[in-house]
Amino acid sequence: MLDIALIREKPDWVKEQIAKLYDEAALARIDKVLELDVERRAIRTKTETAQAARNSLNRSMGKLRGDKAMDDGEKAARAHAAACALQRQDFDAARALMDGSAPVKRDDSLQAGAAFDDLIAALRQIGDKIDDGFAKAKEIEIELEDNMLWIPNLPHHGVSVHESEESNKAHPPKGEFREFDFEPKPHWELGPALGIIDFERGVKLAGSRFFVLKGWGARLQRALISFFLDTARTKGFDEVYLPYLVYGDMLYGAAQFPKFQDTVYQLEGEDRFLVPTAEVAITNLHRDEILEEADLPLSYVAHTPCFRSEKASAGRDVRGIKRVHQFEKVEMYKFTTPETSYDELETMTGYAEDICAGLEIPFRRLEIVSGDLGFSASKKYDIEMWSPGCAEWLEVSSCSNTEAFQARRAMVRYYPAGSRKTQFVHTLNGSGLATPRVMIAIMENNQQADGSVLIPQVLRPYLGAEVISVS
RNA sequence: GGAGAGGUGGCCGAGUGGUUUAAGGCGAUGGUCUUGAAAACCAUUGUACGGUUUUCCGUACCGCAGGUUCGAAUCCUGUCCUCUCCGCCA
Repeated sequence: MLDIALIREKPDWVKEQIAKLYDEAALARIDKVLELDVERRAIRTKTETAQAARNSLNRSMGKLRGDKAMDDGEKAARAHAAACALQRQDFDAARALMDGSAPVKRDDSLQAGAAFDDLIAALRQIGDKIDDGFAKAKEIEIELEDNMLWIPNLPHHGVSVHESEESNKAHPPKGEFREFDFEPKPHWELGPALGIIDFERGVKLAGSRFFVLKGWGARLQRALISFFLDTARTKGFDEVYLPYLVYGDMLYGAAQFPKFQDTVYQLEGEDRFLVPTAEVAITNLHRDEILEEADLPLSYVAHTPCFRSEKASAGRDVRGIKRVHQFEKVEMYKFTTPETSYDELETMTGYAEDICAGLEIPFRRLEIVSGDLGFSASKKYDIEMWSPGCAEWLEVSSCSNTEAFQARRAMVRYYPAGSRKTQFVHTLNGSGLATPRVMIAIMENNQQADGSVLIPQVLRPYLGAEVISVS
């Protein structure tokens, strides 16, 4: 979520930034937000002033009722006079009459009960008005909040401005492209032939876009996960094991909701969802907490399955395991100060590249342009591995700095050193890495003419094999 | 899954409808005293929003959401979580 104060103070600048995203709907929401914000503050100020008057009158009422030193005749007189003052909207006079600080003329013809009934009726009228005010304010605030939740993050000034992913800037590839003396096969042929991927049985169990890994396939995935986790751990990330189900609020906190509501699986009749990425859980680890600057940066790494319904991608990448409903991913995540977050983004992206290099698969880094940043990133790099069988670059990692966009939603703050004024942390996420596409790249890059697959050196200790061949 | 008991500030804990501050303690920070420290004493103490501007003032927050009431930490309903016991279970 953006800072409402920023939108209020620099509306034109914010709109310029949003314009870089080529998101017309978001632009319109900024105007709506500005309008609602003015309305909201006007009604709040007015209603809160009235509430202050009522609170004070009610305290005086308590005092009048409970004053044991005052006899009933005087109480009746004061109640009556205060009710009259309230009819004239003279709150100060009413308060003074009730709390005993103003003189009152006794009138013994008054019934205490009736006088108090009048006073209560007068107070109720004030209360009704306040209730209306708060109800209206709440209505406006809900609408304001809804608009804020749909506004994407602003791009970092260093991000180049283009509309679509075709303009993403690719850095020169690293690693060696292999020259094949035969036609390289796609993984959806290699996997079943080796007996390590079983598409049919995956579909039988759970439907399309589900698959089964068997034997060396299952073990290869497990080896990759261990390798990824160990690599991140040596870079200083704390390994965490997380729930694979989270509350809806966590998805709002990580800025998945409301925009991507239909990409996640929900448990029937429950406010619980299967995580689409570990990022959702880690973002909320320190939800509603105020950290100390000395604790930052906090670096976490977690392996979780990721569940994605992929409704929006129906018909795309239907062959193989490139786009599936359930896959394994190791996620790196950092909570940092605003001053260091962009340096940390470079370092973290470097770690993702190190993993690719370690696996000896050709890869490249993409600098993502403004129009392709997605909803919550201020700046983003993708890492792609080359897959000769499908003849395409496969996205195996995505590293983003969301600045305070997620932190503001999840309320993750810190005290800067020597200060007691809270600030939002910056949060960064980066895959390191996701398994299915890495397995694709390994199979397709390392396939031999006889259909066997050589295992990268770094994985051999994890897998306990140098080659996977037809058994 | 069933029954019961609970949820109050950074922590412990009092508070069962009002009589202007959520008592008290611990911790933390600052100060006095001291050669220094400890002890003692004094003071301060959260978050958000709004109005002011360098100081205040107001509103909200006692798990969360509703409700009753002139007035709710306190009463009612729902919900989440924790603990105890029972059942089931890797």
